[in-house]
Amino acid sequence: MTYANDMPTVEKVARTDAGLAAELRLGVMRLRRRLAVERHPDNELSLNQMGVLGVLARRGALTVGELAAAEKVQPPSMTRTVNCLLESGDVAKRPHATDGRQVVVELSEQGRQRVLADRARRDAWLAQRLRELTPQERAVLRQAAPILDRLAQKD
Amino acid sequence: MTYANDMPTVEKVARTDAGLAAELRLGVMRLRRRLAVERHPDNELSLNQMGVLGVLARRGALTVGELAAAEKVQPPSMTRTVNCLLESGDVAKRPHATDGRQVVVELSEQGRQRVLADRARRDAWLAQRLRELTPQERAVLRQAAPILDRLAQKD
DNA sequence: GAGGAATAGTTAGCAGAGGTAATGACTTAT
DNA sequence: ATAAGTCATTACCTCTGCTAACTATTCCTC
Repeated sequence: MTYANDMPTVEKVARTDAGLAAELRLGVMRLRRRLAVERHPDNELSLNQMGVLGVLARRGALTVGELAAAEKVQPPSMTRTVNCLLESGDVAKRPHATDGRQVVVELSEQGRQRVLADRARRDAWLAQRLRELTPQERAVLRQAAPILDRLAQKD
Repeated sequence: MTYANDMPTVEKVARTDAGLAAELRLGVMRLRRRLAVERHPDNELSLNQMGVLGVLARRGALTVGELAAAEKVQPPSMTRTVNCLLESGDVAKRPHATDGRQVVVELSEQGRQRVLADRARRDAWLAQRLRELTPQERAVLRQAAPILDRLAQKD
């Protein structure tokens, strides 16, 4: 289903600079909500938890504070997420080598397996939808993804 | 702080098809979280509530069900959001002309003013960050925004 | 036209995930 | 040695989504 021809579509509005922020925000929020609903059903971990596992897989063992900064949440939120992952057995905590205040979080073998398995069947909802796009549209998104991430990291 | 040079960055990973879904998801989730934090402080309405006002401003009066479909939430969620907007005086409800089951939601004058004011000072956090991008990057996002929105609408 | 099925909205209750404030443990600096 | 700062945690609250159940209305079938 497409929009009616006589009403302002996202495409038209986003052509102006004033509308870009608004439309980008709408698209991001809606897509994120959709992603939360459409995640693979046989994965009992939430999107946030999988995100943390992904960061650990990409960057290696990190402290709770570093994880919080990477995911742009406050430390208490990351403590809770990490504790969930601890209960599910996907990460382990160990004391920092030189600083007794910090706690280092690292992937367990199970967590590593889960990341690999998740990547292997990541072609679920989003990847399927991506396949329905034109190559040009995929190319746009491939360029846009890192920009979105950089925007989230700014300041 | 930026990533170390010897580890896989978002840019590198997203070059492969297998990684695009993952990186797009991460970027979308982080940016959305950031947007929720960085919204303009003198606006007491949430992002969702402003989103609904924006839809009403763009598409005119809609029923609760149409709003729920547009924002990709379930009807009860939209009922609550609309009731919040009703309390704040930004929308009004009226019965549907021909179907007694439906409830039509329309912007009040205050709501219209709020949308205009919000657009006028929308150049807050995101727009400022957008300005810090290169023209090429902005062009990419301008193309990407409608694609993201279409992805969220799929199926 | 009467009765059952379908649809729109709401109410009630629950869960996830975020935040702030306050606390405890440890480190650093004076 | 002590004061100040930092990291993680705990306690508590809010927001926003969901499903299930309920009401009111409309549509369909006989």
